Amino acid sequence: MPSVDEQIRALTAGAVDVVSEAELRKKLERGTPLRAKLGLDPTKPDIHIGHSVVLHTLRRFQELGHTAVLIVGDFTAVVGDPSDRSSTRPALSKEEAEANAETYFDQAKKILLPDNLEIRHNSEWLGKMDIADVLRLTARVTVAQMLERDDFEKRYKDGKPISIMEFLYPLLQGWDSVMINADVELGGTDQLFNNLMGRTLQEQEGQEPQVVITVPLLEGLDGMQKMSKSLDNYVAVTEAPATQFGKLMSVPDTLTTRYFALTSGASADDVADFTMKVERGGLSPVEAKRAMARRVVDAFHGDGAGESAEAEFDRVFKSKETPTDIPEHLLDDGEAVDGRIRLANVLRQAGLVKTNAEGKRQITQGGVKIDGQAVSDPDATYAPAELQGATLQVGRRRWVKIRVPGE
RNA sequence: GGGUCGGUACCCGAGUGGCCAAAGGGAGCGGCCUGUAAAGUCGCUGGCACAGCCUACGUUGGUUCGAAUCCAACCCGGCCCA
Repeated sequence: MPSVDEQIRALTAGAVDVVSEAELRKKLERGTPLRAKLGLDPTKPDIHIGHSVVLHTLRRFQELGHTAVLIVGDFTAVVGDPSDRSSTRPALSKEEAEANAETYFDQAKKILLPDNLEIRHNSEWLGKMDIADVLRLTARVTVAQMLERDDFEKRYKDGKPISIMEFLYPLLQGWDSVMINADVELGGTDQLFNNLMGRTLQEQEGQEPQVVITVPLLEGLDGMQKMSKSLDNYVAVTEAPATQFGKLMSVPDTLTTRYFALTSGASADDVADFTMKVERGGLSPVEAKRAMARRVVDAFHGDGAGESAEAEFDRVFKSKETPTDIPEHLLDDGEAVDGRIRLANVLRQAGLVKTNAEGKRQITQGGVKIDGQAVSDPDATYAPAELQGATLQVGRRRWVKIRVPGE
C-alpha cells in the first residue's frame, strides 16, 4: 500500500472540501481499510459523466484497498420527495427503485472495481425505525442549524415552501453513515451539509466521525447549470462514443480543462500537464477540446474509442457526410391518406420531433432534409414507397433511416 | 383557528369581461455565421384530420351572448396574529 501521504494526495485530488485532512490522515495511518460511503438516489436510473467525478474518486479508494460502500436510497425514494411537488409523479414503487438501482450499478461498474465493493439499501435500517426512533433523531438538531443549509436558507428567504420532511432527509442520510460505520463519505458540493450531518450523528453515537470529501459539481453542456438529466444537458456514460464526442465538442471552451480534470479519470499530473498546455497556448482551443473529448470517450469506451469517434465526427461535421450508425424507423403507413403520408407525421413517428406541429415548424424553418436535400413545404406528402431507404435529418444532429413495410 | 396576499404555458412573470393560445424575459429549438465553442443575427416555441376545430390561466360549479378575468365552495402556498 502506498504511503499515507501518497494516499491522501490521490484521494483528495480535485476535491473541493475535505473535512478534515488531519482526520483522514489519522484514519489512514491505522493501516486498516476504510469504508468509503457514497449514497445514490434510485429515482433516476441514468448515470452521466457528471456523476463520474465522484465515482472516479471512489474508485481511487478501491484501488488503494479501501471498501466502497454504495448506499441505495430505496427507502427515501419509495417515500417520495416533496421538494419535487410540481411533478404529480407518484413515489416510486419498491420494484421500480430496485430496477433503477440495478441499471445504476451496471453503469457505475464502468468506473468502479467489482472488488472492494459493498452495496447496501437504506430500507434495511430506515424501514425498521419507529416514530420514537425518528423523534429522538430530530431532537438532536435545531431549526437554525437546518437553515444553515444554503438552499433551505434561500428558499426560506424567498418565501418558498420547505417541507418538514426535507428537514428529515439530512438526518436520515446521516443515520445511514452511522449504520454502516462510514469512515469517509463522498458527494458533490451540494451534499456538504447532509454529509456533515453524518459526522454529528456518528459522534453522538460514539463513533468516530466520518471524513467528508466533496467534489465539484460538473456544469452541463450549456456551461451554466449543473449537469442533469432533467435539464437535458448531460453526456450519459452509456451513450455511443460518437454521440459523446459530439456532445463534448459542444461544451463551451472555458470548460475544456474542467471536463478533462473531472471526467476523464486522468491523474493529477496529467491534468496539470494538460492545463498548462492549454493556458500557455500550446494547444489551440479546438485542439484542446478534441483532446479532452478523445480522452473522456476513452475513459468510458476503452482506449482508441476516442479516436474513432473523432474520425466519425470529422466525417459528419466537416465533410457533411451521413453518420454510419443511424437508427432505423419502420414506417407506419397507417397514417397515410390516399396513399400519401405527410412528412411531418413521419418525423413524429420516427421520434425526430415530438409532435406533428413541431415537424411542420422544423420544415418551415429549413431544418429538415431528406437524403441531404432540404424540404421547404411544411405540408409535403410522400408515397411510402418513395421513402424506402431515405435518410431523414432534423437539425444538425438527428438522423433516422426509413424502412417501409413490405418493401 | 383568524387576517391577508397569492396559484397563468418548461421557468419567471404581465394580463382584471370580448381585440387572449395569453405581453415581456429566461430557457429551448431551427436558419445564417462558425470550431456542433463564444459572440452575432433572423425566425419558431399548446395540439390536431390546420383559412377550421379542440385543449389550456389551481379544482369544481355558477353568472354572462361571451370568463384567465366576476361570484361560490374547495384544494394548495407565502406572510402576520393566536
